[in-house]
Amino acid sequence: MSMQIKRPKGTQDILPADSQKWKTVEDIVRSAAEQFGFREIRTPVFEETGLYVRSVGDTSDVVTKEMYTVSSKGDSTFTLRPEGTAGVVRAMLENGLMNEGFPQKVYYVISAFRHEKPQAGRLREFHQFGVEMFGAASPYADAEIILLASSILDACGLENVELHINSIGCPECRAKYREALRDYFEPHREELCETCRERLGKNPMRLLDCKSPICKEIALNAPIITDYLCDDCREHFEALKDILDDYGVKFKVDPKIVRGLDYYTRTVFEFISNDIGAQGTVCGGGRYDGLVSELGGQQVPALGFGMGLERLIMTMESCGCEFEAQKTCDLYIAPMGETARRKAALLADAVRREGYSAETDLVGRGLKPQMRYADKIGAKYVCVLGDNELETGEAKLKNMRTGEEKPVVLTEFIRTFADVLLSELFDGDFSEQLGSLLEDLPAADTSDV
RNA sequence: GUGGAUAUAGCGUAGUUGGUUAACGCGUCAGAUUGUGGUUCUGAAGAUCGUCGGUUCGAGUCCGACUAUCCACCCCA
Repeated sequence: MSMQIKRPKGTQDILPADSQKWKTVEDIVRSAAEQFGFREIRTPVFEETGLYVRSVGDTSDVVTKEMYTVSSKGDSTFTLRPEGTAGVVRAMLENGLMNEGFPQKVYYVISAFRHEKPQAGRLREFHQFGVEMFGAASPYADAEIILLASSILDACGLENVELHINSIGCPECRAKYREALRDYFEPHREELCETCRERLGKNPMRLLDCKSPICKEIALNAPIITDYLCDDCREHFEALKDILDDYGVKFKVDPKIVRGLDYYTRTVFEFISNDIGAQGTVCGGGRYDGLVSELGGQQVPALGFGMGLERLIMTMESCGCEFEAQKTCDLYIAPMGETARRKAALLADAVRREGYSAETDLVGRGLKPQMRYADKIGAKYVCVLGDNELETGEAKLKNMRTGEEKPVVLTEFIRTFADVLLSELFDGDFSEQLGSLLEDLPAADTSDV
């Protein structure tokens, strides 16, 4: 036997036992995005390398050491997308969507790729839900994006996820702030760790979230970006905070949030979980008013976020959140003998055409193992099909939950099966359940308005 | 790129100071007299103990190297 091929480092197989979790969160994010008026966009998994160099930034770690880049037969080099925003902006521009009226609101559910050393919550192929909004400069747009993220986390059942927000200003205020930081840290140069000494020249904002105790200590009294915002940026930030208060969205202003992707301006935010290890950022995003023009479009205000799906699922697991139940089989047909098997296959097909799920034997098992199998797959009903049934034209439908059996005439099988399924749904305490369900519905609360 | 930990059936584990056929649970498959599942009982299949090398009469166990995985730094979703 030859050597087994194993999956590439940092990738994951999502097996049937877990795929339901993914379906759950994908359903949640999609329907939330659509409630907010976002529509799905799908772009290629790979793009010309230059797109990411220009958008993410040619000094960022993502671009300098984490991209999967291949050179094609021609002259271009292509890169597996390391994040979602750049491709979306490119597609919006290329297809003229920026001319179709603002705001433009799109969402996506994608794989992204970064060559990193894997650890908890960090993979080489990871999955992301993201949204982007174009053409809205108002702080209401920032608030709405954050509200969308927040309501998704709520819908997932998460409670211990903290929202941290910050404003990193426009290029002008940021330049002033960088100067202030250099002035502050320069006298401490000798005490700083090695990497921070380098950062001091290139990107002093990175010093703020250094984990080294000494640097942390020094950074404690460092100037804060929000003190250096220009009037416009400060007003924007203040307005955003007010609107979030109106929404009842709790947040912490966290001056240490400095996003690593170069394109952010003004608002940046992260939703952070403490339950899933060191990589706790479940969702991160912000405003990037300069990116569209950087990629060759008009000056268009824009903003968005990315949500890490594996991190989201991990957080849900650690909080004991519920996932959608797997749909189970409506009917299992247990044939005995070759003739019955052929009939069973046709019967299962007919049942499926009516919209129910049906299975029958495919591996030639005896009756008892088939019953076991039917139980294992959670079949709601079983119909045994043997010589007797074929002769008399009559079979029994067994309810696997109650063990109760009801006769079916084979020529009227589908009609009877549908009747039985429906009657189970509607008899007993069903009407009671419906009543209490209606009572539980909260009356819409519009008292604030 | 830098650290630390781990590696025994499909999964989860046990394996005493090195000593014969590597154990258990879950799962899988099959049986417990007539054509009916869940519980129970019985049985079966399934592991060259991550790989290579070393020490030894003898290595799952000790040593070394390599590889993989996990965790952390860094960075980010």
